Amino acid sequence: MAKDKYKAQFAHTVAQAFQHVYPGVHEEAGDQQVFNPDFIYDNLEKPKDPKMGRFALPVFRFGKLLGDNPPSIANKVAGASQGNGAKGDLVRIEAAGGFLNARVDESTLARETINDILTGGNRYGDADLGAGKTELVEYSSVNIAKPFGIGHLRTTILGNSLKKIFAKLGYTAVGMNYLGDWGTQFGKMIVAYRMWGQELDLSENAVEKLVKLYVRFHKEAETNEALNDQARKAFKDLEDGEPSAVALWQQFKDLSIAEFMRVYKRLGIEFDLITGEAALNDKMDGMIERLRRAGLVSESQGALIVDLQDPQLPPLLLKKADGATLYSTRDLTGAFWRWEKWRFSECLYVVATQQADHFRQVFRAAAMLEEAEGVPPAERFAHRLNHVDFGWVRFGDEKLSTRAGNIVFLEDVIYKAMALAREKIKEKNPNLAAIDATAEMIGIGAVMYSQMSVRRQKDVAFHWDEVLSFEGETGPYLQYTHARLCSLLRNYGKDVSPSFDAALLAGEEEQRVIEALTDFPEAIVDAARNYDPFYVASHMIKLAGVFNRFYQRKTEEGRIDKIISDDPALTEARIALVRAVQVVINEGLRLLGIQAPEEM
RNA sequence: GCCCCCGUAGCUCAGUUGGACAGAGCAGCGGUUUCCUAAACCGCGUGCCGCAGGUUCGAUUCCUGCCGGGGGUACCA
Repeated sequence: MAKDKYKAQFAHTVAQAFQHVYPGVHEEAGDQQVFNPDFIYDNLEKPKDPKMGRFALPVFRFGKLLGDNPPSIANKVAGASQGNGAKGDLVRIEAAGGFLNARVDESTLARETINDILTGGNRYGDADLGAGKTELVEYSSVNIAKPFGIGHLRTTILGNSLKKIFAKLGYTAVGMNYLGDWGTQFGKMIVAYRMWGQELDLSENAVEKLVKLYVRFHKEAETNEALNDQARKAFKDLEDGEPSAVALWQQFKDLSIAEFMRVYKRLGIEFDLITGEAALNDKMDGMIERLRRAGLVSESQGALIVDLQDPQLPPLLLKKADGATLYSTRDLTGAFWRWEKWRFSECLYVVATQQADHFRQVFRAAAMLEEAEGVPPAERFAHRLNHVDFGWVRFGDEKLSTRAGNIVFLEDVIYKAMALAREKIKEKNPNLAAIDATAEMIGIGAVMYSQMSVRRQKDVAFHWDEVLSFEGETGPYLQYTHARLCSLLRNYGKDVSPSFDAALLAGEEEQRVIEALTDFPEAIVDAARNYDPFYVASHMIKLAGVFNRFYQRKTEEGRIDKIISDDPALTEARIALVRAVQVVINEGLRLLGIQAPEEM
């Protein structure tokens, strides 16, 4: 990120002021600490209350260095800043207790920010942080022959948004769906299908029927241990390429993918690559051989393992006692494969926190192999692997579990949300033409937003009334605000002029809106830094909130202070602001993977 | 037992390079519209920031211990 020019100017001016006020200390300290603009720049923070200024420098910690008390320091330095190259500048510096607060000239900020947005359009907020870097994002990764349930909602939505966020910051972002299409579970499916499924018509609702078989298997296996042995055997057969097992597996896979794609399409989720665990089958032997040559493989209790040399980590299993591989084998193999293919700057695994230990194991094993093979440190990649974990999606009091048959199908959630949105439209805007398309946008917007409304580490309880809520901090609130902005622009009916008079936007409400617009690029960077679209989502809520307050502000006589009035210059300025907000909300929603309706 | 995450208003959550009076949404009560889309906006909130110590000029924020909730802990993923 380029340095903020206002902050840079502040840092420069204040550093000089410090030198001027405390020449003795400056003599001793040289260009250290407060006498160094870079130091000041790095120590700036944002005041809690925007009325105190755009940014601030707390001076408490300099008391000792300067031999003065904080309020006195602030006062003297603020005073010296005024007469020290500050005249005619755009940053005003004031002392407040132990803080030096900086105000940026309002109309300048308004003009610059709005013009940036008007000229840049949806490119506003673009950055080159990721120039030349590839960000590989694995997300969704649903399991074949299992339902696409709300348990997979979070990874799908978080990953989809993260990919867009990284792309916006200049990364080459690659979205990858790594299907769970291999493993012992398919042994279970095969056994179950052979016992109870031969007669089923799988031309419709195939996944639902397969899931029933899976649930039945687990239920009967509780009392019939032999079933699990049969399942392990069936999976081993599958790995050995036994034709009838492979044929069944392929059938389950094809049927599942067809259903998943329907859901992805509806949600607007896209991938650059859809692959799966099975694609690694022919690479695992090579991987194990490589580990063996590096001296990392040992045998334990009949299984093939990598001892991770860490008392807190169990060994990574390469092969079970029966010779079959595990997902750890495949993930380790996959990590090397991904690196060979993409040479990524970072590879994100957007997977629930339950698998934290698993990924620690895989990443650790990868690092051990690189070290054992003597890969030069600069060419290693294990440290580039990053598990972006997130909390449970809980349903009522119970965990969701496919095995227990405790499932909420994502499609059911979507349909419910759409139906509810439809009712709401009929009630609120019965004349809306594109009612079906709009209801879909809104219903899905609500569901999607619900997954990004809190920081990803939190468990989220899946409550129908919250996911399907259209009021308050929700997706539809953002969409509604966007529709309202579009409506204003339609009513205005003319082109938005870039030569508006920014001085007419000096009101309190307008300033809050402009600040939120100015801070948008920073919110995107925060989201990327924390691997969490939440930061963009919450900033959108903030922007919509300050705009709506501006929109409904009343004059002293108690009337709405309308944006479109009979004062041409005022209207022009306000419409420029409206357009800027509309552009930013539209772009913010796009980053979240949520559609922005023009009417609703 | 050990490891990880969490513990802020009735509920769901912000507040995280330590800083200026701890903030939103929901729920509740009361308002705002001769309609620039009211899916909105305004007003009404003293909460042991889980508890106890410590570091600091300053701790919801960092450290230690404890309590409570969740997850994980080699042949499922």
